[in-house]
Amino acid sequence: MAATPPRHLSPRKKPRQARATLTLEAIFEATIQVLLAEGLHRLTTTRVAERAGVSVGTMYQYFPHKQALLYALNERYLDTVAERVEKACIEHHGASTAEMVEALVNAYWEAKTERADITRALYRSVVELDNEALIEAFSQRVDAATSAMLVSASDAVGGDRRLCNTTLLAVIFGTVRNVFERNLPAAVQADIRCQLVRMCVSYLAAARLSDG
Amino acid sequence: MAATPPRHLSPRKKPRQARATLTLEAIFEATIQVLLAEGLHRLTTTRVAERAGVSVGTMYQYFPHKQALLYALNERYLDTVAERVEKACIEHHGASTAEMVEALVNAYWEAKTERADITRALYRSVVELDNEALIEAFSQRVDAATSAMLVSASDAVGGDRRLCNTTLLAVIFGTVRNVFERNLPAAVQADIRCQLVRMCVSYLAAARLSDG
DNA sequence: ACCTGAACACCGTTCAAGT
DNA sequence: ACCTGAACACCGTTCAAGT
Repeated sequence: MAATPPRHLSPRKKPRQARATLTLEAIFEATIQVLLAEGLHRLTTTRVAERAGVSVGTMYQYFPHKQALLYALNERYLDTVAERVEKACIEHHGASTAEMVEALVNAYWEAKTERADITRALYRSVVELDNEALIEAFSQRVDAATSAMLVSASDAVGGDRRLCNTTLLAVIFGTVRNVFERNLPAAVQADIRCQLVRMCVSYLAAARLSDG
Repeated sequence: MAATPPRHLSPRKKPRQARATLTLEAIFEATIQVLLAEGLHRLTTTRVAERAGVSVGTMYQYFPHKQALLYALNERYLDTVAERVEKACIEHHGASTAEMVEALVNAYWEAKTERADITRALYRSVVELDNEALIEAFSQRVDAATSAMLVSASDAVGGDRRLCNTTLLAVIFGTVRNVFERNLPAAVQADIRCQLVRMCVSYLAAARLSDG
């Protein structure tokens, strides 16, 4: 469950009738389409409304301002990413740390890659306001999932477990973003992904050794 | 030396008289001030011009549009970061890979931390347009510096050197950004920084072993 | 309960006129 | 060579009026 967003970013009201739900869905879909087709600086409330087949006024019934729309869009997106990571984590309870790390990197990377265009567009869309709250909620949710997985490892993690886990996530999230932002060729992306797994694995192995 | 930016992002003209140089400097300074004091969405051409003590028209003599201004600002900033990293690299030629990695992480991290407020503001300011070109130029410049350093290591790097170097940089750049974006408490930042060094060191050690 | 769209304040950008 | 600022097109947001 995602944390409730800060008040000034939360939707104005929830749809109570079926047509309203459809409207909201159309607005989200339109936002993605405009974002992909025209880019962030051409993402206009009017354009979104037009593409969604509603009037601007309607949009403002659901979102107090444009940023809240982008915020909600990112929230939904991160929700699906978090879900997939959580699933992968649960599936690997009791495995070796090496298997876990590989599963984690793969789940996160693939969730991002599946719709690479959307991923890139959204990375850029969170520009202003408390995207910090959004990212923090996501980070903590994933942190919980990976922590639970790692304590169940057949080969225990040494050292400070919390710190180790936080570091792993910061490195993985950061590296993936860097690779996406630079839009590196697919072959290089695959190489780096593979190296990232090796890096995390050797980090965990080293932590184990230095612990004894 | 930084690569020339794409034409649509490059300044319109260079200052030829002393007062023009001052004007340009005032515009840059004003941009940073407005960015820090008011945030990106209140960064207005009029506001910048006003703070710089010039008219809007003047700004448009030097920059074809607002994004070009932000682009130039980021370019200058990355320039100083790259310089500091290059310096650190040169100073550690011939050292051990462990020392090199530590020096690299420290140099980059400290360059970013010194003016953490500016760093965060600029991370958010590069929203649209070809920031890709900017980041690529920076990445390649640093890549050259670290490559040269690593081949001089007293303990050689094993495996694919190019890939290893690229991975190292993607991980370091990405992790630092993640930590800044989340604005984690200083203590946690320091911890992660330390772990990041350990992680890179164990990665290089593992690469060396698997090579034999 | 939900939707509309004209109206308003503001922002990016231009250009004729100035020194 | 450099600077000015009124003018224009467009965008975010509101609100009285509609179903």
